Formats: sequence, structure tokens, C-alpha cells
Amino acid sequence: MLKNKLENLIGKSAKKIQKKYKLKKLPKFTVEHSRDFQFGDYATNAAMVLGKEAKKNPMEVGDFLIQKIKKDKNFHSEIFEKIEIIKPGFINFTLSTKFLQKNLLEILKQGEKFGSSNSGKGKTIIVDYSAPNIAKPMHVGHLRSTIIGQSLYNIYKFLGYKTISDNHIGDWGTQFGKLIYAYKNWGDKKKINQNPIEEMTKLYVKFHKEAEENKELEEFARKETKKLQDKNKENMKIWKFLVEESLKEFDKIYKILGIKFDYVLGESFYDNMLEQIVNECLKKKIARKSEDAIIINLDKYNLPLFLIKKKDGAYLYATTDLAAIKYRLKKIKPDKILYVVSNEQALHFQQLFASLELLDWSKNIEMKHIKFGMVLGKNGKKLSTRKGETVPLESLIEKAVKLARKAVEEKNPKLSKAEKEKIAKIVGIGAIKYNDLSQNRLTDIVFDWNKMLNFQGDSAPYLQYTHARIKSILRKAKYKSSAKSFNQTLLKNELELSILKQLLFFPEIIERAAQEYNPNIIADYLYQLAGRFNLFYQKIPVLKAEKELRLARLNLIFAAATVLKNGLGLLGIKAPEEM
RNA sequence: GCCUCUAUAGUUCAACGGAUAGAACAUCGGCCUUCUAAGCCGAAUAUGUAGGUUCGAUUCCUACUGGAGGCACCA
Repeated sequence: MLKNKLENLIGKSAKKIQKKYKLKKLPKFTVEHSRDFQFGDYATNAAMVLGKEAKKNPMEVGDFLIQKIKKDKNFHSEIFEKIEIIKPGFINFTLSTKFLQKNLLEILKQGEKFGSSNSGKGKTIIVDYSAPNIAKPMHVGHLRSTIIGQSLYNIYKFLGYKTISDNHIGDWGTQFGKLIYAYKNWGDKKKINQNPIEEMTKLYVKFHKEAEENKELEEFARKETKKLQDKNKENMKIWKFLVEESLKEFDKIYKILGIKFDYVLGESFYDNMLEQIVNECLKKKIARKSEDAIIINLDKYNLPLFLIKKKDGAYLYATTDLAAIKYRLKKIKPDKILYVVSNEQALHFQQLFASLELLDWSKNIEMKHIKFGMVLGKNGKKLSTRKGETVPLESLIEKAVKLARKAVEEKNPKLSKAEKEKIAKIVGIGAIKYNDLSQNRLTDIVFDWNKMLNFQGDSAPYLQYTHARIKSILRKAKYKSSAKSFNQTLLKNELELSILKQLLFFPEIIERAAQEYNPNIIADYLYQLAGRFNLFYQKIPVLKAEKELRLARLNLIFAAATVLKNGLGLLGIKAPEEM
């Protein structure tokens, strides 16, 4: 990656400056590519930070730095056309046209692999995401975890990590007591078979309604839970039925969304390890009894206590999480675990990670809570399931696809029905995913139908459309692969160069998205790339260009299409050939 | 009370301590006898308040104000 090379180059030269001025430490500097190209293509603040440390004029320091860089044996003068220092002390690097043109050949050579790397080689990373609850419908809230998680998974895999996804399904716990009680009293197997989650939700709701009038129900439910945890045959059978039916419905949604998991180990999977976990905590004296329950005291971390066993003997989700970690440490030996879970649970993960430290399990592993903001209603408040404010995923998808179908019908009526349907799905679902992924993970997002289903501007359909446009040109030109030799030096006008530069940045963008666990960096990049292409498209003819130039441009736009497709792929979004 | 997020244009969102704070939607005005107008070009409008650190702050720190969420027997 050019950015890394530049960092090394500047770093080495900066050390020489450090010596020259006898500085104790080498201040941190940054190297970044420019958003617009008026100040060059890459810039560093090295002169400014060095100048500050040395109490010298940055412009003067910068001049020295540039001299040193140019003298370095790793410096290739053919890569940079110009290095200059400007105003407060930015050093700007302008890439040579020749280098950019040559880089295109490299991109074409790498094709679908362009942007990938082996920087994660030898490292294992578990991504824990989606985690819906049995018997409850998936809604827009789950969507964030699912989509962000899947995207991070794709990104890390692309960077050469051994990547493992695990869907930690909520298939165990107290809600089952209520559900089993409700099922035994009011349940209808056939109805559940037909419409599993809807029927289960009805049972759940009914339970709560009845329980308000009859306080005894809560007690009954607790007993059912206990029976289930004691592996009572009848309750196990009902439980299994409810789980299986729910999973079928989840799988339907995952299939439509193109989400895949390497493991689907629900909470129930860890049930038989829980007692052992609590015992270990007691043995290590990090847990103790309190009010008949068992807790881990986290005063040392300034955190509230962590409950791992209830007074009625049942275990909690904290216990299950500990068990899951123990299991993963043993079976998978990951270097890192990412929990893609909403910000609501920030405290839980703080407690969980602190407990790991006390247990001395966390020595060789990095735990990360990849938190994200909530999906709020138009009123700026949390969507309430009870009030029916949550938008079920299925209806959201349906609505998006329907809208996309209408759009394809208008824009491209000649396509066959099957093709239209395929495109409608890709576009509708892409729009939904992009809406989540293009936003910063941490901010709450306000659910907005208009925005969610917006097919213009900064949206997946815009990117997909750009890709389809390119593909359309390539079809008309009967362009076949990039194997053909062509004269890349013909690509030299500003619009062509802006695309070449943008393409060059792709690998470093992916690296950054991974570092920050933020797919929106890729989304933002793709939007810029598409913008640059569309500008080019508007002004520069490809098919009508003179023969050699035409071939060069075809290769250029083919590379752009490849990067759009690769990038969208990392976001879990498909790029149709036409639309 | 404590903790985690958060405050940017009419609205919904970007911006890895850097250069003139970007978009999209909505509004107004242009561009289809040339490769897909789901597009392109142009106009107008924004960093909650008060301090601090810094050559430089939307970004870091402090306080205040506002918003969302969480704080042992739910997950």
C-alpha cells in the first residue's frame, strides 16, 4: 500500500530531523490521502509536529524533511511528480501520472482480489452478531447488529483474518417459562407451524395481559422455567419446538438478506457449563453470595456488581456469556472477539470484560464491544414493541423490494420478469443495508421510511446504478476481461486521473474501516468513487472515443466497476449487471 | 446520583487534531436526436452555550444545557 510506504519513508526522514535537532522523542505524525486533489494526493503534518517539538518554523523543518525524503534510497522519484510544503506546514505529495496509470494495470491484474491483503494472516477473530431472541420478531433494531456484523466479518476476512461468525441466539432463559406456560394453556401447534413468531408473540402478549390480573402466573412461569432448566421432558419438547419454528423464520430472513453464520450456538448450548463457571468464580474468590444470589464484585473497576446466579438457582445471560467465552477460548483460540451489540448493553460488556480480567482469562485476547446507536422513532424515542411501533423486518424488506420493483418497471421495462424481480430484490435490500452502513455506527438513527427507501443520492441504488451503467458500456463494447494489452498512458485528463487516484485509495480505506470497526468509511469512499465516475461519464465519451483511447477508457471504467462491486460486497450489498 | 452514547443546514446524516465543514432529501434554476436522467451542473442554508489545551478544535479536556439508553435476580 502506498500509504504505508509513505509512512515509512517520512518516518525514516523524520528520525534524521529528530537527530539534527536533538529531539528527545519523535512526535506522532499522520499521512492521509486528500479528499479533493487541489493540495496534492497525499499530505502529512510531519513538518508541523516536528517544528513544534523543535520549536522551529515548520516551513523550515519541512524543507529539510523534503530533502531527506528525496535522498532516501526507497524514494522513487517516478512515483511522485511533486512534493511541496504549503502555508502552515503541510507537505503535499502529488502522484505522477505515470504511476497512476501503471497502478491501473495492477488493479486490473488483481481484479476481484484488489483491496484484499494478508495483514490479518495468522489471526483469528470471532464476530458475534445478530443474536435475535426466539419467539420474538426481528425488527429494525436487530438489523443494525446483523448488517454491521456481517460487514465487519466480510472486511476482516478480506484482510486475511481467520474470521468466524457466531449467532448467539437468545434461546434460553426466563421468557421460556412464560411461553411454555402460555403454550400449555392457550397454544395451538398448527397455528404456530404456519406462522411461528407471530403466534408466539401473541402467546407472550396474552401471558402478560393475564399476568396483570392474576399475579400467580408469574410464579407458574418461574416453575416452568425451572422445570425446563431441570430438563423436564415435556418442557424440553415444547421448548425445542418453539426454537425450531423460530429458527426457520429467522433463516428465511437471513437468506433474503444474504447473511451467513459459521456457528449458531444459542444460549442453551452453554447451559451445562454454567454451574462450572459459577464454581470457578467462587473458587477463585472473585464471586460471593449476596442476598442468596451469587455476584461478582467489581468495585475495583468502579462498576456495579455482576449477577451470575439468581436466588432461585437459575443462571443469567452474564453467566452464559462467560461460558461462551470459555468455550471459545478453548475451541477456537481467537485473538479477538467482537460483540456487535447495541449501546444499550454497554454496562453489561464493561462488567463482562472486567470479570474476565479477574478470572485471568483475558491475557491473550482482545475483547471489543462494537456498540452502535439505537434505532429511534420519529419522535426521537425508543421504538416500543408493546405499542406496535417497531417495524418488523419482513414488512420493511417487502416494502423496499416493492418500491424497487416499481422503479425497475419504470426505468427498464424491457427486462424479463424474472430479471426485474431479481434486480428489485438486490436494489431494495441494498437500500436498507446501505442506510445503516453509511452512517456512523455510534449515532442513534431515526427511523425514516423516506430515507430508508430513498433510491437517489447517497444510497445503495445510486452506487448500484453507477456500476450497472459501467457494465452497460462494457457490454456494448463487447469488452472481455482486462487481459488485453492497452495503452494506459492515454488516460491523462483530470477526470480520468481523479478516478485513478480514487481507485488507488481502496486498500487503505478497507484497512481503516477494519481498524475503526466502521463500515461507513467504505460506504463513504464508494460514494465518492461513484461521484467521480458519474462526472467522468457525463463529460467523456467512452464508446465514441478513438480506438486506442476507447480501449484504455474501457479498462479504466472496468476497474472502477470492479472496485464498486468489491466495496459493495464488503458491505454485503450486491451489484447488478443492469438495472 | 453514577455510567455509555449523543448535539453540525428546514430534515436525515458525513467529516482518521488540519487547509474553503461535505452530502442527501426537500426548495429554486439549468442539462436527455451522444455510452441507462436511479444521472450531471448551478443557487441558498449549519458546528447547543461558556471556558481550556494547541501553530491549528466539529473533533481532545472541563463546566453548563438539551436528546437517547443503561444501572443485581430480563436478554
